[in-house]
Amino acid sequence: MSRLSRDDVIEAAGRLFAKRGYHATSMRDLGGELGILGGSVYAHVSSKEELLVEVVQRAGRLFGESAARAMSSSDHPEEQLRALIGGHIRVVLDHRDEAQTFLNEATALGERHRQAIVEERDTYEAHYRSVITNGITAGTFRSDVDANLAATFVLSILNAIERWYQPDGRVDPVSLADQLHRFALSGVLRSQEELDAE
Amino acid sequence: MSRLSRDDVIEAAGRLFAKRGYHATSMRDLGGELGILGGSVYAHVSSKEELLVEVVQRAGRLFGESAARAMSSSDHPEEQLRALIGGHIRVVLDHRDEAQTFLNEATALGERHRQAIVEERDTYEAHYRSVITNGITAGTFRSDVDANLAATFVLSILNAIERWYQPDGRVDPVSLADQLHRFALSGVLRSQEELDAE
DNA sequence: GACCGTTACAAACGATCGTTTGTTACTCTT
DNA sequence: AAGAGTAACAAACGATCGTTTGTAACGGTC
Repeated sequence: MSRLSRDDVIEAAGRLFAKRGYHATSMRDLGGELGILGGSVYAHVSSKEELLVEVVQRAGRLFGESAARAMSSSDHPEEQLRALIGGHIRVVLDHRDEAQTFLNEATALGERHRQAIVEERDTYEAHYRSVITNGITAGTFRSDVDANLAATFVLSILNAIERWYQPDGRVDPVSLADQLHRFALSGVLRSQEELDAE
Repeated sequence: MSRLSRDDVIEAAGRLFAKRGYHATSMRDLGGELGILGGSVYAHVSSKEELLVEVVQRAGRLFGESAARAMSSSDHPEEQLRALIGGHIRVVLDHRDEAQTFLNEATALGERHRQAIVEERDTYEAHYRSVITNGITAGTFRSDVDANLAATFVLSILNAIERWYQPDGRVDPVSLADQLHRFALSGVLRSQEELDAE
């Protein structure tokens, strides 16, 4: 058995937090997952909450970077939205445990850290809102939809993916992104007859 | 102070389970919420898990009854979908604590009861799938959408409402149902130009 | 090869958990 | 008025929690 690194510990913690939840995971559970005793985990981290903070921060950074890339990939709202959706799906599926912990266990954080995560999430969601707002201003998107509400709907679908998606299932990531993008777009896009009427 | 009924206890449990989560709620917390000691709760229920089972079952029954009413309210897929969405929103907003516990804390149930809830949820979601499938067969809905995926998208939006909706906020329940119904419909409905082309 | 920091174990700490026990006080029934 | 049943308290049970302590084995560095 080779010795463990701090990253090994955090990764295993993410796995257990995602599967059973933060409160349902004990330090002895985590030790068992790593093949060591519960108390030995403290050679790598200084508290259980530090593990949660680390896992959640990693996911937060991934989402933030993904959104930044998507926004600068184009200046057309329609393309930006496609990139946002594709990036989000990639993050969720490539870093499932962290994403799942980020989405479901952030409430277990202390007030101090939870506040930071909420702000991070707000910034992330603001990208979706601004893209849709810009699309409406530009005339590409329908003006009779509430931009904030539409953004919330899209994010709701994205955030729920980890709850049902099976990597070995019937739907592959690419066609998921494709169908979701079309579903979302048809909710905000102006129809052809509307455009013809101008 | 009047004495407490079993229903009072279950209602308070739902409140705490929804706000803090099952594992983060102790029997002493629950007692505190009710103005009694933790041990005194056992005059009303026989275990902590029984409380969770009760809360989750109540929400499950509400969702089930709502779906049944919606399905028998019409035999047009488009109207049935509207009724399903409206009913779901009403259940979530009128019984928020139970719904929230149902959606987020079912994983804390023992294998035995969790299985039952999963089946109940599957039956509920099957209504959405069949409505959309029927709509495609009838020609009202687009045939290029994956019915199962579309149903999942709609349910994702519905299940996320409890995470962001503020009763005293900017959006009232009726216009939420309306906008959501229009958003979902435009995702599955055939466009006018498609219909014209026939 | 002596030294030092790291990683792990074994054992225990106090706190809190779900739950049980024994007892008191209240309310309803007869 | 007597009795039964319920709802609450006060206190404790064993189990488990996050964490700490002391110590032994290990790896890399001068």
